[in-house]
Amino acid sequence: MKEPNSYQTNAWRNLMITSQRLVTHIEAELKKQRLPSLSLYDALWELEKAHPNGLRPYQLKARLLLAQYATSRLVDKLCALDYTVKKPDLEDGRGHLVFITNEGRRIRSEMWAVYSSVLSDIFNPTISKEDCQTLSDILIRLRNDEPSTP
Amino acid sequence: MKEPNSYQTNAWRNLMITSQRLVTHIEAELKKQRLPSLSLYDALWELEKAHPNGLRPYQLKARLLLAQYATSRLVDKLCALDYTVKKPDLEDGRGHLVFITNEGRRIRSEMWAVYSSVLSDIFNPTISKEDCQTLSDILIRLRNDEPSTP
DNA sequence: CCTATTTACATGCATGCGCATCTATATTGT
DNA sequence: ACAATATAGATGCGCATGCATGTAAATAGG
Repeated sequence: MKEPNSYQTNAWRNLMITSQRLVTHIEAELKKQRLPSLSLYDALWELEKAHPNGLRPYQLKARLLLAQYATSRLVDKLCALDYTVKKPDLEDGRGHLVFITNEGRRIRSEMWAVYSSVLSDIFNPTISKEDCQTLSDILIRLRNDEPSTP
Repeated sequence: MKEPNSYQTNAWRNLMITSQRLVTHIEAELKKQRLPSLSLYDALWELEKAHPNGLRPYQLKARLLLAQYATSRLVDKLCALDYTVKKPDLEDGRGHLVFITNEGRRIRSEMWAVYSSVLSDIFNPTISKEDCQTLSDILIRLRNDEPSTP
């Protein structure tokens, strides 16, 4: 049986602990400022980048790596908060296009103020530019799917 | 306003994407084998390490970095599955001690077979021992709480 | 065309998690 | 010894998430 070595299990533990802690930290900070959660942020950001064309829910799903039902409910919530609007897609009667509103843009930038400031605090003191690149490099290799035995 | 640079935001994005993808992958594999989730695993592992002394729920909470209510419910579930048993703590009438059962040990080792094999697959081909150490080092610095302005 | 299949999106239901709160015991201060 | 407080743990309720399935429109195959 394949057993990971202790360097690997350590790295894995550290990955789990750090990612979880940092997410919790950021979510807590957003909540403290009465702002929506990170998942809302990500959606708003994609929709802002897609402006003024809007996005079909299935496109949003692909960009955010979400489940279909999760996307559907996320869009519901965004619309309920008036951060987005749905308009029918005239070229495909099954779907609609989702657009970010001014209010959505406003709240996203408010969230970014908090988000970016926390990120700065986390990274700046101890993590160099080179560290960031090294980290990105290893993380990308780590997720580039394990090879299937050919 | 403090703005993270693009190396930092990239590293952050990669951290989020990789950790989420890998967790999803492992959870899916466990589910495929009809095994419990990672959070159950972590608890069983702590309880196995603590054997034969057992753990108070508040100790488990500290080791797993869980919320109190989450710990309470996790122990409930473990006991319902007969992977653990609760016994009153004779030295503290408020609490009890939780012990892993033989069945709990059995299922944990079954889970480890899956878990470890997936970890091996993820790490082995491309990530060297040095990569693991580098990764751990950066991740640990990343979570060692940002300094408060003194 | 007309049927079969696929794609887009929504939703009922069960489960899980967070928040606030409750009970019970232990500890501390006077 | 007792009142005040702190700690351990459980739980009701509301929100979020996952799974399975439903509906409707588009596409493909005969």
